[in-house]
Amino acid sequence: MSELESEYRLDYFAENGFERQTCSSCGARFWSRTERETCGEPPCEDYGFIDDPGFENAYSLVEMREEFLSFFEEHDHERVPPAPVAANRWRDDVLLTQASIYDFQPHVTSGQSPPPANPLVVSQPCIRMQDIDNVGKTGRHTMAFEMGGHHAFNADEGTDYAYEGEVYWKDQCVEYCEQFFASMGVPREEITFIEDPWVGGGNAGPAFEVIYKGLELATLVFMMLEQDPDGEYEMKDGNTYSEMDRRVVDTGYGIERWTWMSQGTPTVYEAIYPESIEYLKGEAGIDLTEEEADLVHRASKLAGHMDIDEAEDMEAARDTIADRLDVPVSRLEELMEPLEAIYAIADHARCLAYMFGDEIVPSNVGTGYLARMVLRRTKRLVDDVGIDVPLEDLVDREADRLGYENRETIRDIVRTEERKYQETLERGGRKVRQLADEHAQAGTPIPTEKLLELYDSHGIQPSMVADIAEERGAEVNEPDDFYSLVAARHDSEEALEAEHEEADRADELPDTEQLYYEDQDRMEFEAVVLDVLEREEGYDVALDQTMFYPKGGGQPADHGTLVSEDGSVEVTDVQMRDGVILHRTEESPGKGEFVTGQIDAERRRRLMAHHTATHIVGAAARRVLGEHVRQAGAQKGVDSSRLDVNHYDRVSREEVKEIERVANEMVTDNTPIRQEWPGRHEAEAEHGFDLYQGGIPPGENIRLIHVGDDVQACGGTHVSRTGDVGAIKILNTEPVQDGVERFVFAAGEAAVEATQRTEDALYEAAETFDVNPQEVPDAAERFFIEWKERGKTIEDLTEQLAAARAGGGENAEEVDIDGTTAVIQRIDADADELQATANALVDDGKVAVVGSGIDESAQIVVGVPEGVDVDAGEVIGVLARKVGGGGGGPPDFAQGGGPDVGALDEALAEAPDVLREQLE
RNA sequence: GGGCUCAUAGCUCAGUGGUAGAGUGCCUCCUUUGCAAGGAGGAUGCCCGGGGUUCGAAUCCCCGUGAGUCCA
Repeated sequence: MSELESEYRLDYFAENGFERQTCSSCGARFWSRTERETCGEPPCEDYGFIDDPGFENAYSLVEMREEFLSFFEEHDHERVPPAPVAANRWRDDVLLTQASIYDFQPHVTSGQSPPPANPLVVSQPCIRMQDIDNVGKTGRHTMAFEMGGHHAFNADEGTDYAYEGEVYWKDQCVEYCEQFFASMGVPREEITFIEDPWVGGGNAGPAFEVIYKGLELATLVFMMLEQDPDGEYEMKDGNTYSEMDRRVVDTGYGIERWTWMSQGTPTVYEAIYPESIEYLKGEAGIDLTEEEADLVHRASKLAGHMDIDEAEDMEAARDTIADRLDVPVSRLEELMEPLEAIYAIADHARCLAYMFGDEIVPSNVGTGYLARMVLRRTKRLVDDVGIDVPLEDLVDREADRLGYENRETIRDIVRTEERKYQETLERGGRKVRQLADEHAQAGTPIPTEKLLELYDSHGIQPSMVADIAEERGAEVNEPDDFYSLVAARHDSEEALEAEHEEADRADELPDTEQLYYEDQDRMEFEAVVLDVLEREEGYDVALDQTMFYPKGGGQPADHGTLVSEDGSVEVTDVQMRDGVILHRTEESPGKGEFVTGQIDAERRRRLMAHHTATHIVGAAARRVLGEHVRQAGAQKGVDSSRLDVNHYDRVSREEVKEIERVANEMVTDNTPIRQEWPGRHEAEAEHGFDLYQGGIPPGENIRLIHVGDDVQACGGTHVSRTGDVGAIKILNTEPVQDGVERFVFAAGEAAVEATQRTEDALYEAAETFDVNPQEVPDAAERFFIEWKERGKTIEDLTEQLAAARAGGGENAEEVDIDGTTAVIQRIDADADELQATANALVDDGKVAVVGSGIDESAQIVVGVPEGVDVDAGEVIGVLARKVGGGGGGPPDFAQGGGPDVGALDEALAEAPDVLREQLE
């Protein structure tokens, strides 16, 4: 096993008098120009820059970013624009951008694609959700931040990567870093480089944490190893790694920390959000006396000197701090808590501006869910400190500051989300108040189970339950491990079906030549059958070339026939497998045969029209609903297709009509549809990551489809002009999940057919109503109202009829039961009528036993007036058994029945006896 | 993508298999006319849709639809 140690012995260090040293406190290895006792990082050493800035000049965040970028620009790096914070736009393994190197993963770091420049420098907005609890409290964590990175991509000579040669490596990187520190006026002797091997995502390498005055200001990572079971390096994750033939310089400079260092404020927030904090303090009505301000300042400074990595550390530290300042902890908390909230609000507002500025749409899934969480948390903080400003204003301030152009949409999204949350809170509040009242009355505490349900199913925080419970005088038991109990509710074992592909002869075959991109209107071709694989159902035929489009990108496979001299076989499915296209047939065309392939042209035309229409509908929706609209999924079909897009609200009927209008306008424009195969990075540079709406294709070159102004990476087949789509009819919109709206539409002939189906339904309804189709809505309404009125009339009449019957109808048998009159009657009517009749008899002071024998079942109702000692429930039980069923009800009114209609009369005849028995 | 909760009068919600309810709002009348006042009476319901179980379903089961929420 080799050690990484030698990798840290840089020539640069040797030439400049650095010594490798060991921290006497934590044992870490580090490099420095002077001899030092410790590594310089807390807890081994305190912050040395609070109230004593470490740079010559103070910088704002914007100035610091510019300082960083221009320094490296002047030192041969090319400045590149940052990527969105929504990293899932260009890679599917993460949700949010957490580092500048994310911009170049996976294709550049893997060597598949060239970087936009080499070397380059970027300041990348990042979001780390894992720090959400620490923000505001620790004084040093932010969820939203900018990572400055200077990157170089190196590869050995003779490799076939998208870049080649040595740009710069460790020595040069450390030198740049030191020079940048020096340009800030930092004495080089005060910097330490701590050895800290880096591992992540299958790669690894040596790395330095760069520490100055106790603060880690940069990390220099040298990615040079890849995971390899036979590798010679064993890293801290327990895996073995071997050297690669390419090397990536990955650095990260926390722009916020550099700004903080330059100002020496007690917390990082005061350095990076001074205006926001002043504004928020004003809105919250926080106005500290000089003495209080001084106390807060000294407390923050003390906290700065302590090793606080988590919010809990801060809570633990508070006692010590209060003690040292000689004030009660409660007083310190009273002063600090509102400030902590304000710091967090400033950070969260920036985080939301990043998210919505980069067009994340709130949702119950993915990045949208994260955005919702942050927004709701912000709302709670704002309410807690009593800031009476709409969230949209707070987020907009940041969006403005960050220079986003879609500010109106951002406002719209935030307003919609805040309203939704408000509604959730109100709904929840009512629920909790009711629950609290019940428990206050019963004198029992609200059980944990209820708390879990309120949170998990209704989104109500336990703290909110506690507040309301206190108001209502109920107790709450909130367990410490509340959130792990929530997690436990969710841990149902999900059987992950690993789809492992079996080794197959098809893997050995050469890639099939794809003819379908060459001329998308051609439907016939010739080919040689390379192999025929027998499957459980039918055969998979591999050809040397094909025009059959395999299933993919939401477009179903082509159908058709393969014709050889011996006959023809039907192609029912086509799949691509590692570049080999397999045609599913019922019979074998014979290996080695020459065949003529014939595509089912009608099917293909319809699919192409729908595929192009999908792009058009997407573009139209984008134009009507906003720039944030992008594809979240799509499925093309022969009769209709669907397109799912991100949007933060339901789509109204008016908007649908407008989208349909715009879409058809694009059809009428009859613009040609272009395809091209540019390099990935060129395509991204020109069109941005919105290219990847239908998924992220592999490979160095990607296929772009231009439909009007809309450009997408797409592997599907398209018509040649928008006019060929014919017509587009949006059939329906439905929400597939929160923040995602589905458009179901039809194109071309299918659109006409769909319209005809709808018309048929209308005509049929019109015929039934015997009116013109235009009059159907009015007629339907009229009939519905009339129908309801008739229902009421029938009810009235039923009661009148019942009253009349009670006066002595036919079939009525009156018997005397111990001084009370009982009426036994068979009326063969529905349940409502039976009940009404029984009621009417009871109102006359008579015991009622009424039966009915329609509809395959016998029904009996027994009513007993007040003061008569007969249990109707018992009576019905006996009588209903006689008709083979059962029954029950309260003592004064019971009903029952059974399937044996024939036995009804017999049962009624026995009723007097049953009643008498009951009396005894 | 998965889990959970919910759907009943215009609104907010009760209703655990047996005659659909309350508060509020609405209408009429009375009292008072000084503010969201008091009193009396009244009208309001495809109990989300479709199947099933049952003598009987708002209620139990299944499938939809819609809303909410938590987790990855």
